[in-house]
Amino acid sequence: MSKDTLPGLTLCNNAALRRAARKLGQFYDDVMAPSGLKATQQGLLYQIHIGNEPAMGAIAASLIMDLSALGHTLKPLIRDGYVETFADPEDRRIKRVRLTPQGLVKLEEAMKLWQIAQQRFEDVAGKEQAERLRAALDEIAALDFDLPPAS
Amino acid sequence: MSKDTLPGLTLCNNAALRRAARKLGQFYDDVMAPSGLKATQQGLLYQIHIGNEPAMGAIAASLIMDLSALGHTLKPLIRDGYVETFADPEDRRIKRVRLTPQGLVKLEEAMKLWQIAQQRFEDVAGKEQAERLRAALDEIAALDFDLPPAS
DNA sequence: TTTATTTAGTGGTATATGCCACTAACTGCG
DNA sequence: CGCAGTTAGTGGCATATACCACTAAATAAA
Repeated sequence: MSKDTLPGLTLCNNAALRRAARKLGQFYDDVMAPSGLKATQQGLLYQIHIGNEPAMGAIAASLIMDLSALGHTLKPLIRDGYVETFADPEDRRIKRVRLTPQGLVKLEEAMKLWQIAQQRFEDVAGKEQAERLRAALDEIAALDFDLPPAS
Repeated sequence: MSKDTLPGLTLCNNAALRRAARKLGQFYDDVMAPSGLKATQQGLLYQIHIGNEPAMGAIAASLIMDLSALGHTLKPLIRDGYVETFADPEDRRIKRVRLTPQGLVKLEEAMKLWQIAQQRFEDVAGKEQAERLRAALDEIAALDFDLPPAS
């Protein structure tokens, strides 16, 4: 028998968020599997695609992701030839990122699968519900938790 | 082709969820840092605590987490002496998990920090909002994406 | 009872992510 | 100009999480 829902799970905002993320991630990954990309990778390729040869820092900021984490995540995509980087000639500290032609093809392939996952999710969860959820999640992403500095 | 005209990550339910999860995770982890535990670890200890010496499979199911992932996540906690496992005498396939006395102390310490994070989140995001959010996330966790089998 | 099947975990491998220490490169200022 | 401070990334290390192949144990089937 299952232990079903025990009191603690539903109480922590963070735990609830992670739990839902695992669930949804498994679903999206599953649908996207035929492309050979994880949902996170597809999302990253897409982010690079819609940016204008974005700098790594810019991508990381968009995704609210640690810069070094982005670097690590990018590696398999570079290795597989979907993405390439180049130093910004104006400021050689900055490394810009772009899709390779191959990467673009792969992204297009993955987007078709993404649409299937997205569609199915919205069929099951409700389009309105999904929209509200995304809005709420974006709000969280935009929150500022900093304590007012004592200075 | 500016990123203003193209749909951002706001459109993908999964991407929005992950993004929010990174944000919130960073915040909770930050607050919990003094305990030496990550928010995920605190959540796991708590889950074990409220269970009745739960089996690994039961924990994994509760958390919607892969069983092997749970096994890996558990390792540092076992290594640090917060958790111990033992075979179920009725069914030796089953491995049950419980907190050590040390683990209980650590959990109590972590819970105090958790409350601070939780409180601050609800101050910033709104208590009502947080409650609705958790409800929505729990709904997602409960969804069934399986295609109707042709049975 | 023997064999086939299902169930519970383990270990390996790979991606996802974060923090920290460190380097290179730009910026400001004297 | 030359040095202190800031900014952008890198690499190492650790946890989070998933899938797969495999073993052991319990169960159903023959």
